[in-house]
This record gives sequence, structure tokens and C-alpha cells, in this order.
Amino acid sequence: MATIYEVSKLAGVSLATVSRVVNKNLSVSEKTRQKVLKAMEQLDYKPNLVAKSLASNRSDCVGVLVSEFYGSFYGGIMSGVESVLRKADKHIVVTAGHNEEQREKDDIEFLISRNCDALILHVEAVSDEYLINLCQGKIPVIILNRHIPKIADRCISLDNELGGYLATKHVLEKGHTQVAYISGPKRKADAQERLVGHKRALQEFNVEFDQARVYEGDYLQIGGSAGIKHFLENDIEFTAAICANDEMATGAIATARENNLDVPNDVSIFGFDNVVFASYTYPTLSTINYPVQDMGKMAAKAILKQVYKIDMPDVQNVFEPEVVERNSVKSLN
Amino acid sequence: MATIYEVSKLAGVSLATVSRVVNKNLSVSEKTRQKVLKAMEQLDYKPNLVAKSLASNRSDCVGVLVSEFYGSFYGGIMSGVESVLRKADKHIVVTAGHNEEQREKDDIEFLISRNCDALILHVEAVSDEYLINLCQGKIPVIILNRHIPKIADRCISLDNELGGYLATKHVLEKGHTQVAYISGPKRKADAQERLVGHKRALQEFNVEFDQARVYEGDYLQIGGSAGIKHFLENDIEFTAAICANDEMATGAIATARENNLDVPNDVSIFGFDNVVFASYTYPTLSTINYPVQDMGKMAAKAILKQVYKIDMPDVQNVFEPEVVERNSVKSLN
DNA sequence: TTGTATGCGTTATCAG
DNA sequence: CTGATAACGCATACAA
Repeated sequence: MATIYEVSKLAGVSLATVSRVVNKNLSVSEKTRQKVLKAMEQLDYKPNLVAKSLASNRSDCVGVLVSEFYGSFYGGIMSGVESVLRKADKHIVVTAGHNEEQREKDDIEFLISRNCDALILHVEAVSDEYLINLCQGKIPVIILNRHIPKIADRCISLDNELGGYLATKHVLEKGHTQVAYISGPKRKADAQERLVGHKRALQEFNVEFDQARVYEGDYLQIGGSAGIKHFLENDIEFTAAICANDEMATGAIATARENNLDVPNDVSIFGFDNVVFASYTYPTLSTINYPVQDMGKMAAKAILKQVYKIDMPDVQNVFEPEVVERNSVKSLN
Repeated sequence: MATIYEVSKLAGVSLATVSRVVNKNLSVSEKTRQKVLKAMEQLDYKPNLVAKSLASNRSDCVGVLVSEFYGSFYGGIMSGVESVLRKADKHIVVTAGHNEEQREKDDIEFLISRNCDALILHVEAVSDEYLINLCQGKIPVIILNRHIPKIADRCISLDNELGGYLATKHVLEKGHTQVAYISGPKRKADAQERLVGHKRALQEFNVEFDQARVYEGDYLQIGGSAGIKHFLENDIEFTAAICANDEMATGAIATARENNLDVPNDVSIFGFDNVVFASYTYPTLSTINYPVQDMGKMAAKAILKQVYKIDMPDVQNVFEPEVVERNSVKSLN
């Protein structure tokens, strides 16, 4: 690999001059610029980004930490982030924290020590305090899918409560009154918020909340399956089951069918997230749209604005969920 | 951020000594090691990976290039690769080439200039020659999902022809004789290979190949949908449709249903890839398993073996597809 | 076992 | 507009 030094020698100029033409902007006479350009061409010069990063303390690289590489949710985040950063000639370094506290911390350390100019994090295991503390540091951070009041301006999240509310409201408006709810794990903030929204809708429609109609799932297909089984075995009547995410909804649909319950004629199922396969199920799944990709894009825009000083509209910190009506909910009206 | 220099000062030893204890292995007296360790602790010293990489010409980082961040196929590759590399304390830098030649090349340059120790590539737009040439370079490369004879030892791919064969054989064994085939884009090598396998199975079962029963799709849902429509509108009879990937299969199922054709009673559908949502469809999709994740793992193992000299079993360059029987194919026997 | 000196490829701060 | 030269933070022969 040719170095900047070899180029300078070949072009008969100083090292600094080559650096100037490589980094555009600075003033160099057209004549020497041409000499340098030619030399670069001849040697097929490619700047060493590592050296550049060490010397300039800038990497043009933003670190992204997701929980998994797998799945449309994280895929959406990554592709959203990348699509806008790419246009600004910034790159991303992605790692996966796998929902383990130590790993998330390790990954953050890794990204920092790699000289990332900024961080976009989707972390679940690490504490709020840790993140608040991290935000005190010199490296700019954007936190996805998590709302931390003290650093609200660095968070980009979905209004989960509203999502839970809209989901239930939709089902109630279709005339259902016996509504079961399969929630996410209680320890997860978003699961709690969605449930709160569920209760608010119930109240608004004067349907009494019944704890027996709530089953705590795990956000996995098996959770939805277990939820339906639980309600059936305990003779808890319901004409509709709202699941706190689409994955559980698919499990619910499958298990309902196994029990000779037609969806949506015998039982309606509603999801949350609007993941890709929601439109592949049968019946296609009515759900709440979680605009992950847009949120990833917004995170990237925030970085572009704050770190790279590129002109951008204001950041939107809270995104609104919307009902996506498909065919898994029957109207009783 | 504390530097190695500050640590050495605080510990009252030389720079080199600190470097030695940081990088384990080398001989340092227990006493000084403790001094250094204490100093590191006090200063919360974190090595600067960029500087380390520049000095050592090693980054403990392997570059991964996929076509998209999105989807279970690429997710499988990334998570497979990461899971094994992680255990060896290596990190990955991922970029997406989006199936565009220039971008793929840019990304490869980027990864190289970032000092990656090795590359794992899933590229589609770049030519064989380019890759062969790339393999001549000093940086070790593993190529996924592509078979290039001249550099077969650096390729990890699926036997697509066999997959196409197995798919069709399965359907024929179920008693179908009027078998339609919705292929992938002809310009893609895997699409061609799968079709070749299809023909081989037909021949083996003495079913005459009929070009009219082949529709060229695009590997997207819409392609499967268009394929079914095409056959229906042109009165081409078929009791089963084999799709060259699962995505098209879901499109095919939906469109069949829209035309009042029950799957699998009126028409059987068979896929390829065994993506995650294949088990979420209704009916669940019979398909060919493409062990992406295992192949990603194998790629990582190859790197571990070749680059980091870690003891590993031999690499498996060609993976075998398998039939995954679910409920979308009816037995006519 | 420990320390010294030099290099890795750039950027950046000065002079000129 | 251009050229020395000192950082950047660490690894590593070579000496001691």
C-alpha cells in the first residue's frame, strides 16, 4: 500500500501538501494539485483510515449497538441508520449486545475505543444511570427505543402507551368486550407501557379491567401460544386477544387454529410492531406500526446535525404508533 | 482518556512494560505487574484500539460485507459470523453493499483501509475476476454464497443445483406431475443452478420439461404472485408450484388464495431458503433449508484458522441443502 | 526482567 | 501557497 509519503516524493512536494489535496478544501495551487493527483493515481494511493483517525481524532464512523443482528426490528434500525449516514459519507460499525449487561458495556467500550464519532444504541440490559452517565462523556450518544426523562433529548422512542391504547381501542371499536391481553415481560419498560395503554382504552370504553384476562408472555412465539392455551384451559372467555408484539401474535394464531378456533371468526388476534412477516401470516395480521426504520433514520440525522454540523430539521424524539388494519380482527358490529 | 504513557508514569515503569502487561503473555515480574495493574485501575485505562491497530498492523477485527442489513438471510450470516468470532475476542465491522457494484467495491476498500484482519463477503454485483484478483492480495478473504472454481477454497456456498433437485424430487414423489416453476432472475447464478436441479429431477422422474411451466420471477413476493397469475391466465395447468425462494412462495400462496385455490388442496407450493417466516405462513411452508447461519459460522471459523492460527477443524466449502417438510404440499399418492 | 528508541500513516501547527 | 516537524497512542526490535 502506497503511503502519503511515497506520493509526496513522487510528486516532488511535501507531505503536508498531499494531505491538503486529499482533504480537498484547503488552498493548493491548481498546478501542484494536478501533480499530486497524478502521483496518487500512479501509486493507486488509498489513505489509511486508521492513521487518519489516530491523527485527527475523527473517524467518520458512527458506532451502532443493537441487541441482535437478526430480525426485522434490528434490521430496520441498522438499515435506517445506514441509509442516511451513507449519503453523508459516514460509515457505521455495528455490534450486538445480546441483551446482556456486560456485553452491552463491552461493546460500548469497544466502539468508543475504536474512535467512533458518535454512538447509536439499542440497549436493554444496561441501567438508566449508566446511560445518563455515558451521556455526560464527550462522545455524543443517541438512545433508541427507550425513554429516559433526564436525557430525553438523546432518546428516540415510540409512544408505547399510545400504541397499547390504540391497539385496544381498535379492538373495542370493532365491538369486542371480552378482550384478553398477552403482555411482554414485566421487567421490560415497553411491555409495561403498552399494558398501561391497554388499560386506559378499556377504561375509556367502560370495560372493566380483569387481571385474569392478562397473561405475561415473553415476546416470543411460544409466549403467544402459551397465552392462548392458558386462557382456554382456564375457561377464560375472550373474543379477541391483543398481543404485545407480532411474534406472540403468530404463536397465538397458530395455537388458536390448533384448537379449532378460526381466526378471526372465532377469535380475533391483534399484534404490535408490524414486522415484515405480519403481512405474510394467514390471516394477515392487524397490528400497530412501529416505524423502526424511520426512527433509525432520525437517529442518524440527529448525529449528522449534532456531530457533523450538517443542516438538518429538528429531531423528533417521540414517534407515534399507528393502527395497521389487516384481516385478523373481526368486526362484531 | 488515560494513555499508556500516563499509566507508565504513575506506575513508575517504562512505556514498554505497561504494553507488556496489557498484552498478557510476555514476561513481567509479578511485582511490577501489580504496580501497573493498579495504575491502570486508578486511571481507568482503556487501550486505544486505533493506535494499537496502527502500530501493530492488526485490528482483531474482521470486515463483513452483506447486501443488506435487512432480512433473515443476511441476519443469519451476520449473527453466525459474530457468534463464533466473538468467542475468540474478535470483532466485526459490517457494511452493506446493496447489490451495487461500485458500492461493493467501495465497501471493500473501506474495510481494508480500516485495517481489518480479514474479509467475509456476500457480494453479488462484483465480477468473479474482481474477486479472484482480490484474493491475490495480502488480506484473507472468504466469499459467501458464491462458487468460483479458481478460488474454490475461499468460497463457502450452498449446492444450489442439489437444492433445486431435492425440491422438485420431493414434489414429484408426492405424486405431482404437473409442476410449475417460478425461478429467480436468470442473471443470478443461484437462480440458474436451482433451475438446473429442477430439470434434473424432472428428467429422473420421466416428466417432460415444459418451458411454458417456468416463469422468471424476481425473488420478491410480487414475483411469486405474478407467476401464479401468469400460469392461471394462460391456462397452464399445474398441481404444484415450486418457487425459487420463500419470499416468492408467500406471494404465490396469497395469490392462489385470492383465486379461490386452496393451498395445498388445490395447489401445492414449495419454497427455498427456509427463512424465519416460512413457519409463520399458513399453511406452513415446505421448503429447502439454506443453513445460512451455519455457513456464517463456518466462514468465521475459516478466518480463525487461517488468520489467527486458532486450531479448527477443516473448513467445509460446500453446504448441502435439505428438504424441510411442512404443510404446503399435498400428497397425491 | 526492564527500558530506550523508533516506526506505524496521518493531521496539524507553525514558520517561511 | 508550501514545507518542516511535532503530535496521535501504541508495539516492538534492540540494549541493558
